[in-house]
Amino acid sequence: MIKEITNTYNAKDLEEKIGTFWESINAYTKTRQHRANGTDFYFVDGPPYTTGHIHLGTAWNKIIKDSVLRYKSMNNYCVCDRAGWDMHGLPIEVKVEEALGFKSKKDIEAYGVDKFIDKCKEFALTYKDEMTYQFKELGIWLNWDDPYMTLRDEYIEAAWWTLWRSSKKGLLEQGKRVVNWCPRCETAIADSEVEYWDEEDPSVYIKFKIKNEDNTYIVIWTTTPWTIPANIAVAVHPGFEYSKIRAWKGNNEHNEILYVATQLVEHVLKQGRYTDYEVIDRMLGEDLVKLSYEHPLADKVPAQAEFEHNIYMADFVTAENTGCVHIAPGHGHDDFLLGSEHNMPLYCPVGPDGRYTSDAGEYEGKYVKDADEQVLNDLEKRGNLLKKEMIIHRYGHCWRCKTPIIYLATEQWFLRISDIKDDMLAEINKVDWYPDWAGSARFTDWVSGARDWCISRQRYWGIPLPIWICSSCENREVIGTMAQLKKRCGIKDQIDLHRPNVDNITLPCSCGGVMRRVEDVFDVWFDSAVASWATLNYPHEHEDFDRLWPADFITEGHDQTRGWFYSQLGASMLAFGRAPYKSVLMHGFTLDDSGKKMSKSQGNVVSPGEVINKFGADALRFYVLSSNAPWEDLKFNWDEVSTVSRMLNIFWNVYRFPLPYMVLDDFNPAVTTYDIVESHLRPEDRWILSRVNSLVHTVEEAMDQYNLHRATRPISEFILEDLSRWYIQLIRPRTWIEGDDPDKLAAYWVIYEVLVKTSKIIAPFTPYMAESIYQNLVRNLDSSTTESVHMCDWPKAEAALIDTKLEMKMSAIRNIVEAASNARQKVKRKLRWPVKRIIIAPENEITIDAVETLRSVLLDQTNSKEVIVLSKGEIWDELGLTAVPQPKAIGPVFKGDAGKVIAALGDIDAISIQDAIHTKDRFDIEISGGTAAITADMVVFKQTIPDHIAAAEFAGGTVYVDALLTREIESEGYAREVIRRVQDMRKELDLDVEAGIKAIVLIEDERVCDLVLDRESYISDEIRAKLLIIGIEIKPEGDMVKEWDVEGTNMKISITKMQ
RNA sequence: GGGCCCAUAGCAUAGCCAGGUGGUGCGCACGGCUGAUAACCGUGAGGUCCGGCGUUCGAAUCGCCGUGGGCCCA
Repeated sequence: MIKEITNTYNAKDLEEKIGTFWESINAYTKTRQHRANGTDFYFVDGPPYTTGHIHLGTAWNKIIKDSVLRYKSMNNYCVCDRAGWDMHGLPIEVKVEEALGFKSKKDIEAYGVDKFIDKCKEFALTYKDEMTYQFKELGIWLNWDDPYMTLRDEYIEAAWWTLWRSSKKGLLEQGKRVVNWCPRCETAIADSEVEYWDEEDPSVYIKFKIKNEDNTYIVIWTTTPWTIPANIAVAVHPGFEYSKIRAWKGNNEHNEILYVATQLVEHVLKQGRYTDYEVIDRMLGEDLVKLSYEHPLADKVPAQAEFEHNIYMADFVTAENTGCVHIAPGHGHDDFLLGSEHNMPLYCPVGPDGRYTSDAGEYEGKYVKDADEQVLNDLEKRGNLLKKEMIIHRYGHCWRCKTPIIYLATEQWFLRISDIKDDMLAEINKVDWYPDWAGSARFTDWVSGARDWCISRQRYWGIPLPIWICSSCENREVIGTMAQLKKRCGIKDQIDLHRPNVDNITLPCSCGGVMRRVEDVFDVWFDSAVASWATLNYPHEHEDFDRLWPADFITEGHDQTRGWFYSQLGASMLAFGRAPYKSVLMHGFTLDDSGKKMSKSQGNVVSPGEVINKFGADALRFYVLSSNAPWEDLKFNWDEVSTVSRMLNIFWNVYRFPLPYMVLDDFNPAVTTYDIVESHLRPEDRWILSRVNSLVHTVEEAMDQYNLHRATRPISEFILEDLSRWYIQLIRPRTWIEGDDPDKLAAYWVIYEVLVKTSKIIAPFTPYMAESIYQNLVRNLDSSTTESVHMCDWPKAEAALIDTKLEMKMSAIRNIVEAASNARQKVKRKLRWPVKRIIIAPENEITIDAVETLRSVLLDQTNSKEVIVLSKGEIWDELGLTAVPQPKAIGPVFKGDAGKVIAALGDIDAISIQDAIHTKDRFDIEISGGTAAITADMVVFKQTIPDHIAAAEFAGGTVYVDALLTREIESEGYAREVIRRVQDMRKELDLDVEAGIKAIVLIEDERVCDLVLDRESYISDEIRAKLLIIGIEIKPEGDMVKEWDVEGTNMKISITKMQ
């Protein structure tokens, strides 16, 4: 049996109940099993980092995934959807360090790496569980019971295996490179892990003394004085012009000779407060390379006394500051490249902790950022400082601990991505990108600039690099799997692959030496990069991989262009030589309502939990899906969520509305079938059936392109416009009919069909509400039907039921009704009062057709006794015409008589004037003292409308409403006023729909009483009265008595429940 | 500084690809409806379509140059 729903829509309760229901029947697992024979659809979940809490962005991300997968599942795809967790890396290490009060790596070593790793693992697992709960609340169906986790051995194996493959291909390499270095975490960090913000730093101009030229200097500029002790060279642009100038200071007593770029001469002199100068020589940058200079701090840094210091050409030099660039190959990317090219010493006197080493001579032990001042003082004492000031500029910081980063040349491991760049670009073209430009423009652009990937990190909580090096012969070996490792080291038991355990495993080398593991761990980006095969436990298992890989679909935010989209492609190219995904939907970011980034410090963060508490998961889901295109940034707006929630509430009311009647009549679609009702379907029934089937089609087309917004918006339109505002209004009277009326049954059948179909259409997007409705309407009638709406097939758009012409006609009718309602307002006639007739002046055929097909709907909704349709272009003959005199034209012609002419025009029938002007171009009018000839320019004709008629325009013409009152109309109007008030009282007494009553109606005005008495039996029927007394001198009394003012007439009504 | 995307009423959006009177929802004001009723409907006000220049008979739409926002990079 269908159950009547008495409560209003309460998302929280409903979602809790449905959530429990899903758990109890194991709905997720059953749904996946149900599609076991469907077409494989391999989805890879981009693993969120286990931070402990989800935010709106991650919620949106998972909602998109869930909706797509539910939709695919309903379309008979066998969905593979392991949820994933990114659990290694610095963020957790830093959190654990904070919790334990650690300041540096030394604290970790002292505490014990094994215990530290245990803590990290514990944090990651706890956070994972917390986040799983939050995602489940959103109604996200992924495989939560068996998610992939980057900390698991089989996952680690996948990463190892990938490195092993890369090594086989010769794409793994070790070498010194300049990397972003966090001196607190004491590790290299990725470009993407560097956060930039404004910092105050010195901005200094420094003079380097040119060798063998007296009193001559080359001028450089820097914001990092601490790198001067490591300076090896100066770079100039080969194409720029440089000047050698003599510059004076003070009263021209003191002068010196400087080299700077010609266009920056004035700038540099101003910085150094020089008073005058003369140009000695001009030359190109390439002419400067013969010069060499003396390191200004050679006495403080002994190593510098040994190095040569020359000038080199470099294209990266810009015409800023001095046009001469300080080069420290150990402390800059460009510097390093230039240094390698010219075999400069790779001099880096700074240790991993950011302090100078003994190589730095007198600076040893000093933290580099603190050394700036000392270096500048030393330079000043030696007369090498031309200018010193402070500037504010963007500087990079470690994204985890916020320490300013430095650049250091260190020994690292690299994957030679630059070698496979072209293949990557070719693969991008084979992938379907949504939107297209995500791949063709954005991603292509990013990959074009791809650099070698530094995969090593000098940390603890990560996948250990599976590289063993022999301590005697330096032979290197990369291990690809656990089995390989066991075989090589001879251990039979299970091996824990994390640090520090794996560090203790040594391998025998063919030279007889001992191979030890390189201490580094992987860059955490490498973890998720292998997700598409690690999810399938490859290389440990092959079966799923062979069947499913590469992924059919992934979707992530646009920041992942340089993140996961990229790292996955890179790793996959190294391992398999092809892209790991076939289609990618790039989605946007969630911003606050003013378009600003949500951040804790700004205090503008909205959590998914807050939204769910207020409006429920369904509302949040539908909001984020429908609000904008997936790839655009979402400006979160509470009002809009509330609007979505209202829409869901309306749908709930639509669904609730017919239930009491259906329950009362014991309606069952298995008994009352389509065949039975078909001949009783009204045009509006066929219309809503057409609409719902068209909707299926619209949603399908949008979903094919992952246009979630174009899928959801029409659903909302359909619910509000078609169902709630129109169809329900149309069928209301039919649901009140008593007995086995075929017209009523037809309406039941149709609304039932539409509701069930709609519950399936909304299932991917608002899974809770869909399930709730489905359970009641379908499962409660027949427990042998599909157990959950999410196991149902996606509804078919039944072509036979789609009638586009009918949809257009109904749309025309709605326009007319709207216009008529407008016109009613003009004549101040309530809808409750019928009007004599409406007259339609159509402008097109569809309007005429529409009235023909849907006349009853029109009569009903306009509450009119008659509809008259004119032919196209016909002017309604009951309209009047007035000629409005135009003084501007009349005045100059008739001068003094103009007043008389205007007055006379007012007395004449406008139609005869119009006729005359039409036929003879003039109308002769009699005025005292003669005849005046009226020409076309002297009058403007206006249609006039009788007082009891109002007109309103609509898209297909004009509608006139004739509101002339007749006795019949008045009696009906008053009768309906009485009915409405009785119904109101019934409702207030909370009477059952079918409960009988006794009603007494006292009407003080005799004429009105008379009019109401005309309709006694009609009223009696409508209010289900067993006894109805209407009169002027009676005494209403009973369960409820109320006085009313009806259009100025006093009424007193009583009702009493009767068994 | 570079790449990609975005900018339309107080707010959120459609229209832009294929140029021709700018629609819709929320909010606001007024009115209506009433066995979906803590719901619903109608009407109205409200737009320098971010700015400028250009192409065109005609630009929200196409092109160029700016401004502001987002992501990414330097």
